Amino acid sequence: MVQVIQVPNHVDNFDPILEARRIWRERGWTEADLGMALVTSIARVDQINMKKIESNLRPLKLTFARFELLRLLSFTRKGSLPLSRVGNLLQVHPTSVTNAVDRLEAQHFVERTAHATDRRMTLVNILPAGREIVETATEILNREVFANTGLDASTGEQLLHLLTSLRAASGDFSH
Amino acid sequence: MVQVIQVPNHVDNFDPILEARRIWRERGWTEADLGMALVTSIARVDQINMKKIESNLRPLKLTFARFELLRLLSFTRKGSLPLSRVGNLLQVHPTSVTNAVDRLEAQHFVERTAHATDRRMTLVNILPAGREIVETATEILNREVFANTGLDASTGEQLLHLLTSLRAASGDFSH
DNA sequence: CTAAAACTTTATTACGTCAAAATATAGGAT
DNA sequence: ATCCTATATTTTGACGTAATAAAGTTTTAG
Repeated sequence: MVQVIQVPNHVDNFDPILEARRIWRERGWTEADLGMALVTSIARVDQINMKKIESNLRPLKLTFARFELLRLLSFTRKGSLPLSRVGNLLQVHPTSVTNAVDRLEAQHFVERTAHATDRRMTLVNILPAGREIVETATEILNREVFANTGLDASTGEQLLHLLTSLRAASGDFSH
Repeated sequence: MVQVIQVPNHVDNFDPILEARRIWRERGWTEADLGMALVTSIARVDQINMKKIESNLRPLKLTFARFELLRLLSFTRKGSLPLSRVGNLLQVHPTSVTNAVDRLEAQHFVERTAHATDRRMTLVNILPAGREIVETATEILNREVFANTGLDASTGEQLLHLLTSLRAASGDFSH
């Protein structure tokens, strides 16, 4: 009996990033070859992570962007925030917030309400159905994605530390 | 004299990722808090990297996706590849390749040509203007982005090693 | 009171994915 | 060899996300 092994198309016989780095070196770009490999590796890992997350969220009719917004709201005392504050905290463009809130409102997971004193602002307020779905989604992501990183705990902590250094170096947060 | 310090809106008084991890722990999600922080950090670093890259590429009227395609073609012997092979090597969806090739063709950086023997395939072939722009773009990215990672070389190598482990654990390449 | 700033929205553009369709090739059975 | 079915490849259309530019409303500061 012959064993048939299914190999996904995207799996190739070598590491494309290592290969690219070899070419960079070959051309004498030795100031940049490591940085190129780092940036490319991070992009690729992110792509893999996001694909896993989105596929787990799809049955709930949520995307990661909308999940993050619901998660953020569920952590606030009042369950509501000004749109501008959402954009700040999630590091996304104001128009993206408007867009996400539009969709979540259509799903009846949130509603827009007026700010008590500043009429320039609009608040987004999480609704019971939103709280319910975000709890379910978090359980699923914790179990199916976040609990299985492929690294042991101490290696993971080491990686987290390096990534935090990188973000600090880019001024991602005050330190 | 009072010194005025301009603080970008997105910079907050703490690290939002660390804060999120604290909340995760508070809720007893101790299997997942590290993974959540890792996935989120990677996403954020990628976002920072891509923003830098795209802003450097914008004056050339290139996006990173199109730059990568040109770069790949410029490294091949004949300067051409089947679309399907491009998708494989760059790990992107076939429709994304079609889309990118459409735009690059409109810019006269590449052209589509027929495969000699297999008429199902379409080749994408880099044109002289494409070779020229990709050389310029590579110089700029090497200098402005890849040469300044914010980490010293040995720390960078360490980070690269961890990222490669992560990709390996996800079956990103055969090893 | 007026000008500047803050906040949100609309319209446009770009990019990526999925689902499905269209075309071409390959392999096995007759 | 021919036919039939499965596979491979590319494209089209629909949708979600995100960014930019511009406009509208409200507040703040001088």
